[in-house]
Amino acid sequence: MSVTLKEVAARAGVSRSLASLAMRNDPRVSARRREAVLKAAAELGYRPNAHAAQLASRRTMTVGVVLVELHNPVYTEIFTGVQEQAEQAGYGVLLTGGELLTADTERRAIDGLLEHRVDGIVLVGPRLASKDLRELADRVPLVVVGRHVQGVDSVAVDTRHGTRLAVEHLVGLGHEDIAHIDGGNGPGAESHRRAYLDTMKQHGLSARNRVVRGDYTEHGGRRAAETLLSSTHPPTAVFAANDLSALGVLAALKHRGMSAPEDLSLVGFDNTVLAQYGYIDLTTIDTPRQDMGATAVTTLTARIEDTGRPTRPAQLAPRLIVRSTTMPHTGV
Amino acid sequence: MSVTLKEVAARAGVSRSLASLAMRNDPRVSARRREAVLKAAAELGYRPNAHAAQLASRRTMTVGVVLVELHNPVYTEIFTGVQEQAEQAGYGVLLTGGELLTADTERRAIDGLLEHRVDGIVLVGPRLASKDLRELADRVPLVVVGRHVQGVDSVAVDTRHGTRLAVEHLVGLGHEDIAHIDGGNGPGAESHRRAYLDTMKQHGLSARNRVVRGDYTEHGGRRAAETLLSSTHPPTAVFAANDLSALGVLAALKHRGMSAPEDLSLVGFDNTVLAQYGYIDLTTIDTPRQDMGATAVTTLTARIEDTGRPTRPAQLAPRLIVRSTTMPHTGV
DNA sequence: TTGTATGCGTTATCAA
DNA sequence: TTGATAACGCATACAA
Repeated sequence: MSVTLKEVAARAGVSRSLASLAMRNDPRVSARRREAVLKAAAELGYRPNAHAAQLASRRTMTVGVVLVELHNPVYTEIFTGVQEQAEQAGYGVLLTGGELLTADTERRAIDGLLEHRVDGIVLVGPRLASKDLRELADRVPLVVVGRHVQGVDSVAVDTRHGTRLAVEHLVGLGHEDIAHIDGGNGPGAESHRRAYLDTMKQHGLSARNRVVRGDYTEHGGRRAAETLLSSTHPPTAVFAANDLSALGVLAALKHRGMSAPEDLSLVGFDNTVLAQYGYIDLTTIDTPRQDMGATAVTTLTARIEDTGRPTRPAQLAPRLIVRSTTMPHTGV
Repeated sequence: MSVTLKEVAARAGVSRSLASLAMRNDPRVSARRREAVLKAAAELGYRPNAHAAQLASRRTMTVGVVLVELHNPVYTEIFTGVQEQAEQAGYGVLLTGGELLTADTERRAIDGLLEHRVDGIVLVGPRLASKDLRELADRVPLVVVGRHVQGVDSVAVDTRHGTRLAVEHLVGLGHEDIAHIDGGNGPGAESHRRAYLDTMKQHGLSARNRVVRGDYTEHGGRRAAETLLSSTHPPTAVFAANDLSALGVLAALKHRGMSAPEDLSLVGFDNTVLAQYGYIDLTTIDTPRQDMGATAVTTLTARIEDTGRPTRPAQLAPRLIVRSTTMPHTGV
């Protein structure tokens, strides 16, 4: 089939083991031999066989990553962080994922990684039940990104704090009728809701609470906004659970010939690329996604090196990004 | 380390070879034995070792995919098609890619796949020179998606036809001053430009030709639009080389208190999710991205099974999607 | 600094 | 239908 180390060794006039050492830049092989081996390898177009290497060394020096939504910039940006940090740490990355993984397809993706004997796994936005995740963490070094799971290393953003930043920004602008379009049963939705209610309460605005159901999609955001806008007493500001929902709100406004921030102040969550485009220019909460990916990898490598260490949940801080969809509340 | 087939065989009271056959559902193993093996495997939590399997069988039954831009929906949707078709064909998928691969990082990604001995490779939007691609195709079954390369299997969309659809849509609406924001040196840009010029000529509008430089980014589109809008004789319609550029045009319009289609008719290219959001609702040219991915896989498996077959370039047809950013030209 | 021998977990060949 | 045995390509402990 393809060129093997044996042939390289033969051509370089050395033993297989020496060729093996030379290819991996082991310091105890002489410069002369090393060059000969490298030259022979290049001439023959030799590619190491990763499978044979794993079998012999029992390590792969790769981490597996499962992205639950390959089209979602929130996740792909986390992946970028993973990839960079992994390279730093000398690990390769095996990426799997799909349009929208279910618990079932997610399990299959994980099985694939396990069969490849990755040294550890990063699960980004897993759908799997906490119990299953704990079981998995028992078999292989594991880090969960996007939510916290008891007994499993995890990294997530401080949603409560982010929500507070959003709501207080609106309060600071003089808004009182601040509605929240939530994420339904989605991950983090509950935490957003609670933080919204808490913050409203802290500012004596509990009477103005208004939570409308969304589902983290553009469509859901749009529907929710239509409900709000057609009510007898529409809010003057909206905090949407993510940028995509906020984009739905913009659609609803446009459809009625209205716009943000003139007719409604609007804050999103995530600071995805969407929020950054000039045509959208959305005030939002930035979540440090690359950092999350990087942190996931450092946590993972730490666990690979010390299986017994106590698990820990890493919490990263979000921050407010003010753009053009919010403005002071104008009189009554 | 982990459970091996040997232990499974022992527990099931059969030989390793039989256990191997049973795990792979070989028809010549008796139901009784098969069940015993499967049961033992489940009890022990056995995971086949993909590396050992590859080494012994010399096949991986997986195709490698390189996505040149992981954040670009154009590419991730192609991947979805790849994945679905691969599953159909019984292949696994190894995905690699990054934020924005250069020729160099692309080469490294390919090396990784080669070291994993994937049975074939799909390159989506490769930056590599045609010569390098031909060399690679010589070593491993290869399909290039997004452009055509002499002597290599490829699948791409018929850019010329798509461009013609866009321009003729605008012409049909009565527009004559139709400008094109191009893709600079990017892939397919030349082809867009030529088709734009040809179509304008066919309709006797060569005198109105106007090509402004873009680069397939939102920022580039915005800059180009600003140039056009501040000229003494602005166009009444714009065909942008992709949806992202078109979004930049919308930003420029908004910034001037203008909007599409009232002040300018606008057509994008790709029909990405962006174009589909209600707030954007962009008239554009749909490229069948899932189909492209699927076609890439069928082409690849065909080549894997017959290395000698003649290479062929597959050309898929785009179609016009009319949304709300275009309208008839209103008088002079 | 270099070579020899052995084993990694599986599939494939062959014989029973 | 089942079992024994030899690869597969490489890393590594050990010997030289």
